[in-house]
Amino acid sequence: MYSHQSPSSSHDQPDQPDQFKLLLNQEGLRLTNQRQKILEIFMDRTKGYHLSAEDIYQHLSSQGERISFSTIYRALHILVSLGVLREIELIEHKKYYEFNHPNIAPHHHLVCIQCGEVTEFEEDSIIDISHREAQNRNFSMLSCQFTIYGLCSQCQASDIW
Amino acid sequence: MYSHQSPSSSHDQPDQPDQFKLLLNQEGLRLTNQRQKILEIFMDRTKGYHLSAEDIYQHLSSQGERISFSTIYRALHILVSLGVLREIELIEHKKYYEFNHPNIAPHHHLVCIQCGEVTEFEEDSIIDISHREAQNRNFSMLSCQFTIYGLCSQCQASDIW
DNA sequence: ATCATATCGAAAACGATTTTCAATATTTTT
DNA sequence: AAAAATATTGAAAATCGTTTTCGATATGAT
Ligand SMILES: [Mn+2]
Ligand SMILES: [Mn+2]
Ligand SMILES: [Zn+2]
Ligand SMILES: [Zn+2]
Repeated sequence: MYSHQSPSSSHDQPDQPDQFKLLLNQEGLRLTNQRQKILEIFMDRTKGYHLSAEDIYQHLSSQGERISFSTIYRALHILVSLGVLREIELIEHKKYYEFNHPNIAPHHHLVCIQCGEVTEFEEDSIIDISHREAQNRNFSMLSCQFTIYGLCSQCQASDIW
Repeated sequence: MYSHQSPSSSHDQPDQPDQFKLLLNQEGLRLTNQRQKILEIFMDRTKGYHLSAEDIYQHLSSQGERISFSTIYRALHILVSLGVLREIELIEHKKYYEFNHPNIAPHHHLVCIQCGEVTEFEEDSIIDISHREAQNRNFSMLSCQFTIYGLCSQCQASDIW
């Protein structure tokens, strides 16, 4: 469904918007203004940014951009299906999205259930375990999520029972 | 079912319903008819059973029991907070519950996104990793979830694209 | 230009869950 | 055994994040 490999150039970076346009067009989709704006938000951030539909709406609204939730949700789905974004459910019943940086190893998350702080960690053995368990039962793995819930050090301190 | 007489004896195992009653009473809560019925469903099954609120409703309704969703959800919350049940989000935006058998090692899940089949696996290293990552950032872990999504062997076969 | 197709926003619909509230059940106190 | 205090219930309404519907608009191709 997606290959984030730079196609040809001995150049540093191909024009990213053009790349996205290509990706979308390959599926008969269009790189609209709104989709571009959403992409920019994700690309503005470095690894470790996790945004909800609401976050994106606020972001764009505060910049004077008018966009509807329907459009945001639609764009997010498309970008996930193209492999541009990764979808994670950090808080129950709420989805977050992060840029699926091509050269970055898959990672997992710790979430503070008090303040919502999210930190990440890489751990190859988790992938290994997943593959092993999947193979053991002839199960074709599509994705896996490992999330640790608890209290960050700050929230532990401020939690006076 | 369990209509033992109050055991004055010095027996090994205390009566389970009595145990639940005790647990609830300790928090000023009551072991009502409805809560008892819900508990029975979970205890009827062996390890590996994952039920949603809807499942419980159907179960009880089919037995002629009348119960409301409000009551089911309330009971589930209480039982989770008492540690009697474990809550897991197998399908996005939908919670499942399983009996938190005291002597059973924590386990994790593979979910078929096609047919919903759930299988379990135990893997101690996952807990170890969690503890290590949590400690590394002075994070107090409360729980963790590791879920592998994909297609079971049956659904792979029937998926002809 | 003309036509086909993709996309948009607003509003309604959705599904799982939570809350509200008056009626009922259980426990504790008299 | 009342009476008083407290916990629990079901029905209905509310919530929340998300999805769908649908007529209007934008974009791309011929
Ligand atoms: Mn991340
Ligand atoms: Mn399980
Ligand atoms: Zn925190
Ligand atoms: Zn399956």
